[in-house]
Amino acid sequence: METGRSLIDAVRERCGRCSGRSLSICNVIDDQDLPALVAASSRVVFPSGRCFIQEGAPAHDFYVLTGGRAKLFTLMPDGRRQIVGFAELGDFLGLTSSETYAFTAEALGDVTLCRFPHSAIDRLVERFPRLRGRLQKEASSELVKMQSRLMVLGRKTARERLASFLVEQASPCCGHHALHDEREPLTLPLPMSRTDIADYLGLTIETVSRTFGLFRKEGLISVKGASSVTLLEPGVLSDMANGIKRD
Amino acid sequence: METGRSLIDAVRERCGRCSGRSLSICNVIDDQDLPALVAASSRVVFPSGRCFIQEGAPAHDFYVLTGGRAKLFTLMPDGRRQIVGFAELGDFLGLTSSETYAFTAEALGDVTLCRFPHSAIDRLVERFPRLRGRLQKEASSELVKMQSRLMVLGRKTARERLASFLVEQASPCCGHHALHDEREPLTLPLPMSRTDIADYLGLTIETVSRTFGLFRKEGLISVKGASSVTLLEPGVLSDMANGIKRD
DNA sequence: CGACAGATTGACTTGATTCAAAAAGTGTGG
DNA sequence: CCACACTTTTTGAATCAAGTCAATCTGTCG
Repeated sequence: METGRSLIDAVRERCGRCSGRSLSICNVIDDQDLPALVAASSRVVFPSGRCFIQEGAPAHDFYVLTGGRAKLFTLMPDGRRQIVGFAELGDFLGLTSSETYAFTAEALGDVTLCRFPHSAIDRLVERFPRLRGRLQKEASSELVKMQSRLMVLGRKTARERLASFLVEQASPCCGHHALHDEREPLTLPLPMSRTDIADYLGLTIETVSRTFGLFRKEGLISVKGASSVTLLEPGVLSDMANGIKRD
Repeated sequence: METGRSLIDAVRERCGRCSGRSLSICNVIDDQDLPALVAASSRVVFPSGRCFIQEGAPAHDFYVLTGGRAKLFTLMPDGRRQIVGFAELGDFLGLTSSETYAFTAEALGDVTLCRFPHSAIDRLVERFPRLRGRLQKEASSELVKMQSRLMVLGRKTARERLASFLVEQASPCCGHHALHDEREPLTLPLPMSRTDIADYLGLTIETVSRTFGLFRKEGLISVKGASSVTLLEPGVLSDMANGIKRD
């Protein structure tokens, strides 16, 4: 009982924060349906650094992230790494149509997840028909995000990439129209390392670090330690991210 | 009548060629259901260069591509372009969950499509329940492709990018395990321009052209005009694409 | 307080871009 | 069928943004 309840609560809390997005299970499962959901899932916790999904491994389960964050990446044989996304509260992971996982998922700090066997999906969907629409919507919104990531990696400069990253982190739940106020400073936690940011943006750590330095000098951000940034000029950063010149 | 029939035929023909993939409408709609499908769709033809989906425009319709190919891209305000994919026979286009299209689609050569109003999806899916699974599978296989594109754009060298592109073009329907024979030369049509290839791979035309030149000198490919390539060493190219060194 | 991993900064190198020019296609009309 | 005009592609030389290598610096944690 505790298991399912906490999932719902966690996700509901998140939905409260982010009214612009509502892609989570809480929206498609009524309270009286909880026991069925609980029966199908088990709650799992992983410590920081643990890989709980392995690229290429048989895809037995899928997960809903209910606490913490995770990085998702693929590797090349020589160790080059591309982070394909960061997962956060409410995200679905491992819902592949193929037999194996397409990426590795590693806990960024401790994470809690609800695990469902793939075989349970059909039953779940049958029981909660609205879940299907949700899954479709999740997939198609992920596709849109992927397209903007392709633009980041294929065509943007280092500054634009980092600006895109910061803006994206500033509005994790609600897409692009999210920056609260163009002029209001906004402080973000950055649970990922510089190496992670570099592997997400297709840059090196050094370039990421230097670009942070430039932004700081230019008064666009201020940095506390390495894992907290304040956006002092969100509007400027947003324009930079989108390749819009301000004169 | 002709409309629906030709869609099915076109798609069926393709499925014959590519047994590894079966993501098209023909697999989920029985022949006796045809009239209902025909009633919901209209056939449209666009000449080369015509943009039939506009990024940012209200998403009224979705399409199934039944002839020719199309390039899908997004633009930055200063004109930088990222091609996010090439669509071919049987692909679904414009199935967004948001109110607007996320990319522009332009005909590469003449293109024929079946157009469905978005409002018809629910009815179609209700009528052909298996279609829903297909759509989900399509979306999730597209997501996997996107992830490998992120690796291409974020971490691969120019040579590896072009090799990835050629290998991908060589096996458009069946993913990675498709190269017929590692040692058997394979001739491909390349309906897209060098500029398109560059914008797909996050490179400039010059770099693409130079890299084609290198591959030619090294005996990996031979080129007829600008729109036909023969892969002389598919295995070597495939390894290069995946960052595997041969000694 | 050390010690160590992670982050920053600096100097130099390089792969890819940019700018420029030549070559090869492609299509049109006589 | 060829000549002309135009576009696309290829090739060359110079430049530059980001990468590499190397040396500090900083923060964290036992």
